[in-house]
Amino acid sequence: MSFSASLQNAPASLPSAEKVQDDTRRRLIQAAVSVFGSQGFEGASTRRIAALAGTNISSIAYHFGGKENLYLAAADSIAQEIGKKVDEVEDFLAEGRERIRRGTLPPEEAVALLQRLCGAWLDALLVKKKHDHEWAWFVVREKANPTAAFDRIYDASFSRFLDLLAELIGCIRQLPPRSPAVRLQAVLLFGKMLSFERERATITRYMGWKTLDETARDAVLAAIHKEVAYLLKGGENSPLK
Amino acid sequence: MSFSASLQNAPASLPSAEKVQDDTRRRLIQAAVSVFGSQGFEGASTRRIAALAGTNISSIAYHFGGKENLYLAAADSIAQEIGKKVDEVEDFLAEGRERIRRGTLPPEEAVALLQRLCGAWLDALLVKKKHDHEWAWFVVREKANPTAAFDRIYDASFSRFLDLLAELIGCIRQLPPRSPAVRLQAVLLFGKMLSFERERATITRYMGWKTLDETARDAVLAAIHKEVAYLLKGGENSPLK
DNA sequence: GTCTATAGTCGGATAGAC
DNA sequence: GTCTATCCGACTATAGAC
Repeated sequence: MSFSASLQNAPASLPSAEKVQDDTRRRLIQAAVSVFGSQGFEGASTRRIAALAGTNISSIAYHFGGKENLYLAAADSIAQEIGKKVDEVEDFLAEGRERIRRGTLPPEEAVALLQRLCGAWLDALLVKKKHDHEWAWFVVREKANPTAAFDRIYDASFSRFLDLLAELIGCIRQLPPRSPAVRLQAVLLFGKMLSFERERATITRYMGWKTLDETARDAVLAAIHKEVAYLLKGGENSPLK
Repeated sequence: MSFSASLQNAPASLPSAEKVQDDTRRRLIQAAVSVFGSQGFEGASTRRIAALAGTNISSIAYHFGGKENLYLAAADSIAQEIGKKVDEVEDFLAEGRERIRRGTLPPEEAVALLQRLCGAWLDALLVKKKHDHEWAWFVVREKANPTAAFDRIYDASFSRFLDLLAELIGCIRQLPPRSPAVRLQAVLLFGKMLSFERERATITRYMGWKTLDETARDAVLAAIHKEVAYLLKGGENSPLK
């Protein structure tokens, strides 16, 4: 099978043996994201991951060469997942960005776009699909103690999303999107949205909430909408000159 | 030594044997905060902690009864440390809070107080004393996966600080400090300040900064000042009705 | 490819000397 | 109180059967 170098987008007509292999590999990565995320790298045992994936410990060595490479594979999987979300919002913003480059997008419309962008991102943070958003804790751990895995995730997703935020903020404030003032505002806005899930323990206790549900999401989004709208009026005294 | 129940504020005239004991205990806690913070509970080994404290592994069992209790003792130590900082700002705000209760503090002055409060907190996050702020990573881990240790820290520090924020915000917006709208704004403002250090990895990469220094602190504080000042004007359409 | 069995490492806890 | 020595369990990785 020397021609099977590219495993991505494998056609459905492959022999079932390869499908099973790919499936084991996929389940291992999925289990790894979950267990590494909740237990941390050292806390997670390959036994537990293999058990959760419904396979054997030694298949980790076979597919990935060891615990460490499995960890990096999990990071790449997360980067890809968040990256897909960024792809979506990039598509959604394509027309607006084109108009920004031509200088024909009025700041008021950029405000509306930015508000919708923030709403989409909050939804992505909140959404509970099949495998929940277990990767979030994986990312939180990487932010506390960044390893090579963080750079992979940052490059594939965060940096791109921040650039989108900066582009819109730059349009709103009529400043170059790469200026420090705009970049700082982008990264602080990003941080505020993320605090929605990162401060979960604090928020739920202080608000007396059992979970972070749609009510919580709506309340946070309303606060962010107000903040974004204020960008229009607050541009004159920028945090960085 | 049956009267030695209260170990706090032990006079300097105690026999040197007890001083040595207390010192080992203290060094163990300090080392535990550092190692647990950077490695996590499972990742941290008692051997490493003991080595960093300059003592033997078995002294952990002697002083704390095991790894788990050492972890809780480290959490209490952190709670106490942050709690001291909250004590300070409570003192600083004492007069203002009294006037709030009497209804004689004008919102404009509350804005100035809140801005100073945020500045003090950012400084506390940034300050690099002897043992740096290693406890920050300990807290970040606890927020991602809260254990009993988080509740101890939350009760002794965060909840008190949030109440201070809410009291000032309530005065500014002329709303009761315990109303959901005010509490949410307090917790979001808190989250924004914390993102200053939690998003360190993202911020430094995106801003091209090597470290988070005074320049970074000033830039972030300027942004927060603006946000706080905006509370005065933005009170009419609250995020929670 | 997937499994069992096992080698080799390292962790936490404890007994006992001093 | 602090140290050395040691036990025992859990872990990763690997060799080899099928």
